[in-house]
Amino acid sequence: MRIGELAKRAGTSTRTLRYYEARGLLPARRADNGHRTYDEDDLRLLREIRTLQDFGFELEETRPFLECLRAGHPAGDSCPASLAVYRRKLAELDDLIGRLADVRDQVERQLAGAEEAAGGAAAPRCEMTP
Amino acid sequence: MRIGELAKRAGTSTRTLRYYEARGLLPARRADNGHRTYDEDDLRLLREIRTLQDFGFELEETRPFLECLRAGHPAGDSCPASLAVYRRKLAELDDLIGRLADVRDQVERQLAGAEEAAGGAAAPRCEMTP
DNA sequence: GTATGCGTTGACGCCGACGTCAAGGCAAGG
DNA sequence: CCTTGCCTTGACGTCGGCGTCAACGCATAC
Repeated sequence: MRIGELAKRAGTSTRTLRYYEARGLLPARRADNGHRTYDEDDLRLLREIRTLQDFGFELEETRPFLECLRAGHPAGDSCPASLAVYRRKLAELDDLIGRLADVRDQVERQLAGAEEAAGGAAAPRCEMTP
Repeated sequence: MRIGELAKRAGTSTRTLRYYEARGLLPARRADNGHRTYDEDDLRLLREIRTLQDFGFELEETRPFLECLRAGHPAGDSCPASLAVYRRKLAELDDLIGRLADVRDQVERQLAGAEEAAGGAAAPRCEMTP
């Protein structure tokens, strides 16, 4: 399988695959003419990357999962290093979500206050409009 | 007040102020020698920018608040355009937080499953270790 | 005079994950 | 022979919000 087919089957671009190779994430064998050659295992690895990327993992964070699969384990998260990434990500997510929730509440309060101020000045009557 | 003092009083950098000016957010008067000159109102505007930035607003999103203040309103969020930004941001935050929460749960489930698989294979006994 | 400290503009660097264009090679089909 | 279509490497562009030089000017203090 050449790069174009792999890209199509994984729903990504050839540029992306070359980028992954340059980053050492998904190295490719070469045919005699220099063309990159991939097999079904590469497709599996690529899908692992894409799945994790969809979860918001950085490329570097997917590396342990790939190494785990290459080591012959049934799943990318069958290795301690992968679990460590999961836990780190979980903590990051909790932290981020917590901060965003705080911001959300502050913005909501600001909005409520500003709406009240505007409504109170522009339409000081009660909202009993027929 | 010159750029250095304003930067110091707002806890930012001169580079940042020049950047804001280039973006048209915080234009500066000029002294005879070409030096930027700011007053207390500019400090107020700058603080408005910084506060919104801390909330995760993009620079462009702070513009309505600045225009509102420049128009003489008591607060940056006293104008409809600012309220619209608040509402948009609130919706964005809700959406983002929701998606992150989904991801968080998926990661947690993956982690739980992988931990169970690993624990079950490597230490299949119950955790009654003395 | 000169060292210090403020200011000025211009321009490149950074981060992440690629997109996009350039210039070329090689193979099959008409 | 020429086109089409796949591939190659290399290199610059993107986005946001600045950081970090570079090279210079002007002013005050010593």
